[in-house]
Amino acid sequence: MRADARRNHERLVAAARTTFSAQGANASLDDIARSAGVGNATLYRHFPTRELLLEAVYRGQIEDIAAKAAELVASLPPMEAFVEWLREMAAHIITHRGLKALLAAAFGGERPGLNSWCHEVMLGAANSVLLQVQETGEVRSDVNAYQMLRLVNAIVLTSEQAGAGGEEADALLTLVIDGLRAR
Amino acid sequence: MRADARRNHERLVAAARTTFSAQGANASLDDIARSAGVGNATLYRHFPTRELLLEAVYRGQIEDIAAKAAELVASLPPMEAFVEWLREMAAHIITHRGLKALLAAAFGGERPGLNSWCHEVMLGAANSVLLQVQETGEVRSDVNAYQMLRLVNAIVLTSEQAGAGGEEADALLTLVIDGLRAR
DNA sequence: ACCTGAACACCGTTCAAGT
DNA sequence: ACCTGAACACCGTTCAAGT
Repeated sequence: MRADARRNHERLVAAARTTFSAQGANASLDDIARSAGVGNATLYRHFPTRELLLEAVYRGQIEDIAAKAAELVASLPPMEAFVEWLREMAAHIITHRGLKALLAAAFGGERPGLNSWCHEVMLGAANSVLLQVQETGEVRSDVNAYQMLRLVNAIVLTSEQAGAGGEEADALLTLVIDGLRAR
Repeated sequence: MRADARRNHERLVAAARTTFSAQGANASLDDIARSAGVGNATLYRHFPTRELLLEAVYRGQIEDIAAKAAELVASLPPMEAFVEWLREMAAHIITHRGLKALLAAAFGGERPGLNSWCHEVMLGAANSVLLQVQETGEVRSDVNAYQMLRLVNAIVLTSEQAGAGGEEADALLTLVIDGLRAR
């Protein structure tokens, strides 16, 4: 990759990060290109779809969420790690608009699983907290990680506001976690 | 209201119904105006927002869903009516794209409760099936109708496809209903 | 009053021209 | 190779002009 191409790539990701968090995930791509000091067609060359740009911007955050799962599993009893991961994941996603759009593409929407990288990482993390508590019998065994993620994501994705929506989302999450417990 | 205004109103709703079900809820408003044989500005005069047009088109369907609740309550034991209504409501919404968008505006998204008519009718229906089963102790008492609707809608709204998505939505709905049961 | 269609500002995408 | 900016087709919205 040529030096200027590499530089433009980085500039675009940086500009996109700023713009997405300021204006939301539907921000104008022309705006992003302009604030990166780059022609708009260059943006399309590097990121043919909006989703690929979102992934480049939020890749690190997804990795953080996955790392958090490993950390919690290592430091807490299984059921506490399970509950805590779901809560932190949900809260984290809710506070980052672009992240929400990325997960919507991966789990919520049109063709789930299209964004395979994101899909796979999140599924791995979810399994690492879920399988444990199913082993101990604390969580019902007829649920799989994909269903659990879709459920939590459904709640998160449909809560827009930081204020009332966020609190309401937490209440719904509690409800779902309770429903997942074995009886 | 003048005769031609009334006629245009009806034509717009009819054209919108056809176009929404063919192209989805994001169909071009210009297309709808054109296929109604009406100037595009006339559409805006009658329906200042897309949401108001959606409501005009799907008002009858919302009423059907509410009526279904009353019918089930009258003919089935409480818990069966409760479960059946949630299933039928979900299935009904999934099969109508425009209806999904309308409920997204009312419950899912930006400012829930903005569309007050739809919000109120659905809430009334939900309460009519919910309060009964909470009375009998079959469903946990720490849930309200709004939370229940948001939960079911969250699942429905994030399942796009009629195929795999629909089946997956059903599995998630079963999970949620199970979680709502008192223990 | 109500309607009309053109005009406007905006978007994502593509493409010929540059280096 | 890679970038550029103009051109294109499209959208929602508005507005002066008609009846």
